[in-house]
Amino acid sequence: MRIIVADCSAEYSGRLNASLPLAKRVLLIKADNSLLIFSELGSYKPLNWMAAPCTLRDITPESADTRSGGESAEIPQKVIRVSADKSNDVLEVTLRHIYSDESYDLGEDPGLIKDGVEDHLQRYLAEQIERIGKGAKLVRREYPTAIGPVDIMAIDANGEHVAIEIKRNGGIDGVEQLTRYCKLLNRDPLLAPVHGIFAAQTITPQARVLAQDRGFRCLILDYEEMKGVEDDSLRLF
Amino acid sequence: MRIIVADCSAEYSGRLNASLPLAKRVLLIKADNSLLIFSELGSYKPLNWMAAPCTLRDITPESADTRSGGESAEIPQKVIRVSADKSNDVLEVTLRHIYSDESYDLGEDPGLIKDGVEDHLQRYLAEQIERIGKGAKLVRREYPTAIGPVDIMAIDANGEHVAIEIKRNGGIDGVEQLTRYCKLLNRDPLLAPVHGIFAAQTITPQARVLAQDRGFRCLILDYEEMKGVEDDSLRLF
DNA sequence: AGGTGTAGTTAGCGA
DNA sequence: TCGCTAAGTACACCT
Repeated sequence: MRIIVADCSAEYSGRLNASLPLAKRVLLIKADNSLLIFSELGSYKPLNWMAAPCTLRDITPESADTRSGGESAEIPQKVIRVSADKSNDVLEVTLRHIYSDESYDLGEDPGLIKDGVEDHLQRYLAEQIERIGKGAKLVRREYPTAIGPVDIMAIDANGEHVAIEIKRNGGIDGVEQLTRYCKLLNRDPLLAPVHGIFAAQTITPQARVLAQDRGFRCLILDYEEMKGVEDDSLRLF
Repeated sequence: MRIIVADCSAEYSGRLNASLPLAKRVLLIKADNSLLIFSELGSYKPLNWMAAPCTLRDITPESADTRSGGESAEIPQKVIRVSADKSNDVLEVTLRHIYSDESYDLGEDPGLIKDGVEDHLQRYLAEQIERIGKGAKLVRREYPTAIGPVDIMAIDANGEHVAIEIKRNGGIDGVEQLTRYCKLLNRDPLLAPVHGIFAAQTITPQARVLAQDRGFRCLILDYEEMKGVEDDSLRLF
């Protein structure tokens, strides 16, 4: 990892064109030659970047100021061109004054260990399936269909099938997804009628209207509460 | 901007729980206290982070090794806790050996100047609306509806309305979007019948089948060609 | 390798 | 602010 702090400008050309005026910024160059340009602005997304795989070249012109103390604002001290290997994306960075330029060998990284969310919601609801109604029985999680797995398939107290689509934040697209599943499932005479339930921690008003218009029930999932029930059941052992 | 290179481990707790085992990494702490942790892995997304607004505290325990040459692998040299101000998200970073810790005042950043993409496709198609058929007339771009703006509304040679959904890469979601718009628009007797056109630089086979099944026409947009027509028309002046 | 769905998405625009 | 939509999205998963 190479870390450079410098006054720089940059030009990106590829799926769009973007330019970055001269300012003091931080550049990270990773071991795979990918390059990130950060300022104090924004969240984790860099102002500009080049993703690997890419090739990095120093294309500093001969007229550049290469004296050790070179601090001219007009003559670039260094020009770096990073080209994507599999497309014609190019990022060109012109460095003026360089405040710091250091390299570190970070070595391999063991990577992030995640403890998922939608997956947990699904697991909890499967274990607490009566949240969709008394007498409900779980058929299975990730119930397979030709167009992808339904999050949860269950049978209600009347013995009729219920397809459940689970989202953290329920939006219109989730309702569309549930619609596709129910439409397909209802073509199977062994399953029909298949009811739909749209379950999420939050549901946008638009999605709620759409869901009800499609004849689906909406169910708000309280993650903490479901987790609490889980913890309680563990406490019994 | 504070730049730290150190052996560190981290724990994130919030919408999910994620842990980062001990390894040598780069930490960026921005002026707004937001913190990013990078390794050589991945694209521009940090392994772990905390977004602003947040509060950063040094919670190094008293037993910590604060000797200048402290390099113990077991006793933390420093522990940083960053808490989100508007949620209960917490990121705790434990630093063992610190290789470098420097701060720079980057000052204000003028920000990125973009030259858009879908926006351009939309502008070009609006100006070259006969690409959807001879005699077509533009009604307007970003035609407003209750469920969001239709990219382009036009009238064909027969005087009938045409709603156009534009994508760079046309997938199933784009077809669903167009479906929602057409369904809504066709309820308006002043507009009906409203035809749909799914226009994109590339269209996935699945999306093409779905679009045709819904009665929509697919139109492949050649960005370079459309841009060329534009340049030609400019050349006349 | 391409398609699909999720993301601790982030970013931008309009009501 | 909320809500929707795009993103040079990134990333995981599955066919």
